[in-house]
Amino acid sequence: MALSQSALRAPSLTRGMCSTPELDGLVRIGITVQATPGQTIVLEGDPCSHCFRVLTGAVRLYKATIDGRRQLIDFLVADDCFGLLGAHYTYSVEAITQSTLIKTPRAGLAAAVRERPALADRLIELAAAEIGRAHEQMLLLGRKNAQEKVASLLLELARRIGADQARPAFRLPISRQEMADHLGLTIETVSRTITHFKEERLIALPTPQDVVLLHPAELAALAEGAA
Amino acid sequence: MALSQSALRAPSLTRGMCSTPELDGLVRIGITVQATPGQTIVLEGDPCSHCFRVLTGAVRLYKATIDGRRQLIDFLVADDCFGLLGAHYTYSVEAITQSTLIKTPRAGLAAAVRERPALADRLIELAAAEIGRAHEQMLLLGRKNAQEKVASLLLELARRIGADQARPAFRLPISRQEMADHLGLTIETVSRTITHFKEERLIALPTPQDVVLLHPAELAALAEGAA
DNA sequence: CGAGAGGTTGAGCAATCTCAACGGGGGTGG
DNA sequence: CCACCCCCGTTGAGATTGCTCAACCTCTCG
Repeated sequence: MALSQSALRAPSLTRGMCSTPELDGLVRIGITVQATPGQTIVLEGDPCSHCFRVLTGAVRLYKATIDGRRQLIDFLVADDCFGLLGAHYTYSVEAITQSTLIKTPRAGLAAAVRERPALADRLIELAAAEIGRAHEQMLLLGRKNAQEKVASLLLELARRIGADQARPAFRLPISRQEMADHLGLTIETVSRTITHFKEERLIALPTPQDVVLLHPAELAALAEGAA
Repeated sequence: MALSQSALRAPSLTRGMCSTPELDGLVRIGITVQATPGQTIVLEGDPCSHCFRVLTGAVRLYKATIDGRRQLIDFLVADDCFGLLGAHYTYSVEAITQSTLIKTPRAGLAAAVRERPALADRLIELAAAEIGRAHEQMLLLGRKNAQEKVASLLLELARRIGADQARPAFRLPISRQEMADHLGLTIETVSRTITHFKEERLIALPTPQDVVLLHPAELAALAEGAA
């Protein structure tokens, strides 16, 4: 209750990394729901009555203009959560792949937070991380060009998937369209930019979905605008 | 302590509306600092050792690329706070006008939160509002054109300043350059767009800093992409 | 084999940026 | 008091980035 009051149209928290046992335990209790690709899970503006944790699959968080332009806010995979914060969802959520989620009433979360103050600290930490990512994305959307945007995304995806120096190959979890909607570009520009990176030997593309980072440092420099 | 731990490079909370008496009281205790226009108050990446409340004047929060492109994250005026959340500042803060701020050690905030759980709820509310605004700005930056961006900003500024149907005139608190850096545009494009709105009789401009909203509804439709 | 989805590529176009010049207002110093 | 300067905003012309529209390719699935 304390969580959901006031704050009109406040948002719902995303991206879990919910390693704190308490929070993990909490969002593991609830109804298991299935979602097929493209299926809407929550709608922007709806009262945030439940919080969710992704168990399997992947979902996308997005906002849209009335004429259908999309801005992808975030992608969530296993263990990531949304709907933890705010009185209303500030974005819609759709399944990307076949997904399983745990759905828990927000009242339950609020009660647990009242009982265990450590949970509140954990929520605040998650919110802080969320805000940091949002600000980073604002810099990307407002001030980076197409190359810098795509390079940033490839590195971020590699990082989240666990690719590194030793294993520089990874599978893109999202389509070109989703990349475009995340970066504020068109699908064609994303495709051309990736092709350009391939031609420059910055990456290899065994298949359109499989990326090998050949020169991560150069790509990182590009992502920061140092090129 | 509980607040500032873990969460590497997590951000600091902004924009107050700190109406809860507890939080208000808290951030009122501390050292008063003065800042002259353009003066840097905190630097992106620094450990978030203090939180601040603006008493008078106005400050800007921004991130920058290494080659100097700026993205303004937010503007703060009297009663707004920053540095409440996260282990490091995720943005730099500069004074826009001559400003007075209250500076409080984060350790004090953390202690107060431990003592009064209601404070944690308040922090979470503020974080939720912050995240909601950030997501809205991501849609603006990623998917709106220049007209939609400028219309959105004018309406947002009017709203925050308290202009309305009855008193549709207000003074712009920020320069064209700051608008541009907030919207991901150039100063010239902002200027041209405002001129265009004036020519279309959507607004009047008694002086370059004074805006009168002649047709707020049309402007709002424009801001949402319904035109 | 045909259809559809996702991705790539090309050509032309439009929105926005870049570079440059200009104007007004306010302060400052002669 | 006036000349000068600087800051901010405006305007113009041309360059450029990324978008639009369209075709085509590959793979999968039925």
